[in-house]
Amino acid sequence: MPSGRASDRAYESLRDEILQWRLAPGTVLGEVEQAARLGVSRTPLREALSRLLADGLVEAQSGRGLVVSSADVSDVRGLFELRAALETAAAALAAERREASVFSALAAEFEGAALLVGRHELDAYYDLVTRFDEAIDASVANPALVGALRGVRTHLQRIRRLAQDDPARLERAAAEHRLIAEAIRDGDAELARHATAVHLHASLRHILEATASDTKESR
Amino acid sequence: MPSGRASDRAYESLRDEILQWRLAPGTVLGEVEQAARLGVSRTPLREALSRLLADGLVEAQSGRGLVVSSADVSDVRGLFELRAALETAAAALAAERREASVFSALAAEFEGAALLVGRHELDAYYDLVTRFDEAIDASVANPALVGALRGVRTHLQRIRRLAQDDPARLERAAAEHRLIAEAIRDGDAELARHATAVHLHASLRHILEATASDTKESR
DNA sequence: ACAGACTTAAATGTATACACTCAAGCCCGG
DNA sequence: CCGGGCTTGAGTGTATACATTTAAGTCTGT
Repeated sequence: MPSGRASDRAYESLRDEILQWRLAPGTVLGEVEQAARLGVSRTPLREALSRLLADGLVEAQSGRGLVVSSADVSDVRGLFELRAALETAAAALAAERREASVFSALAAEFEGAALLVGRHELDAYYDLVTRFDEAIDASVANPALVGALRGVRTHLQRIRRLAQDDPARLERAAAEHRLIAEAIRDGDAELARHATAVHLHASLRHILEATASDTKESR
Repeated sequence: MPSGRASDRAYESLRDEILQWRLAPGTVLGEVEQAARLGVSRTPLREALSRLLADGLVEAQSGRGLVVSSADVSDVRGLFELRAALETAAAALAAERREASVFSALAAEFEGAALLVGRHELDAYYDLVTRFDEAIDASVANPALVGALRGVRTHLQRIRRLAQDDPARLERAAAEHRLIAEAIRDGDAELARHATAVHLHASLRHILEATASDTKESR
């Protein structure tokens, strides 16, 4: 019933488990152990681990042994520095490409996104954000830049667990996204760049505050 | 005589050959063929190919078979868009870190770099650029951003072959580097960002003009 | 009792044998 | 002569056996 290659199944299984925190940071991934658990032999498992290593989801631990890489607040700042560099550039480039119709429609959708959040249709909202990212990727039309963005988004998916879904924040995020979409629609590269910077600044600040209160609660 | 792991040897051999254009873009890399040629078995060779795939130096060709990825002018523009996004951010962050002494020394070295180029000590000049990049990486102190930069620099190394060593251009590049180093030394993030953008713009323009004349000559 | 070296076991690194898929070439039929 | 299906082979995907390295634990000698 699973798809073709054993190495793909192993990769996707491990990747999902890491992103969903079912495999916690620091977990040791022994080859024989994981191969037995996932029902594949060591050869395809090693290929899966290679890909995860390239993704930065696992890292070599002092010469011998692979462990799930860390994903705590200290990593978030650096990740957001990279994210800001890439996404501001991508937004500006998308604006320069002048594909107004797609982003006009997305801007209208973000205008109504507060309703989605209010009605607790969070999946629909996250889907909208995903389509927005895909529209930017398509407009940028730059494999190297889009590839770098994909890597960053992978790690962000794991961090999202740190910032619980906060409806008030999501409503503000929707407004920020709307502004970006409108700037791209209007071909205003500088505004798109700055609106993206503002959005990411607010997003990082929210995550840092949320994790700070988490620490307080768990004392 | 070579270092420990067979997979490392295979990876470094193939990587060097690709970067030096001894393996041309489009070359098919059969597993048994390359394993025999490099004197390793298929298992470590496959790991080497996995890493090259992650680096973007090889790519899957329509389902079956790996080939050396392309590296022509059409790829250069996109690569420089990514490079500009990353290096302007890195330069600005390095300036904010305010480690003046390192960049003060580098600025002085770039001041005398025209002499190196004039005396045809190009290796010494390239070494200086490498140390400059390493100083920025160390100041940025951001594994995610530095990792992305490493990937870009790998591809740039392959493209450098497209732009032949032009002493006049290198002298101007040294002056541009000097300006960046001085801006970082002075903690002027915005100037560091803009000076980097200027340098990359000039560098891209030079490559595009060089390749255009190459095309003309080879008719 | 402590330090150092040796043993041993577990985990990774490597090689090879086997299975399976896909593609190209050939043969047969219309 | 052309088209379709089958055969065959090359090459990748997987499993497993073997080699090697490293780290931990113990034992012995001082």
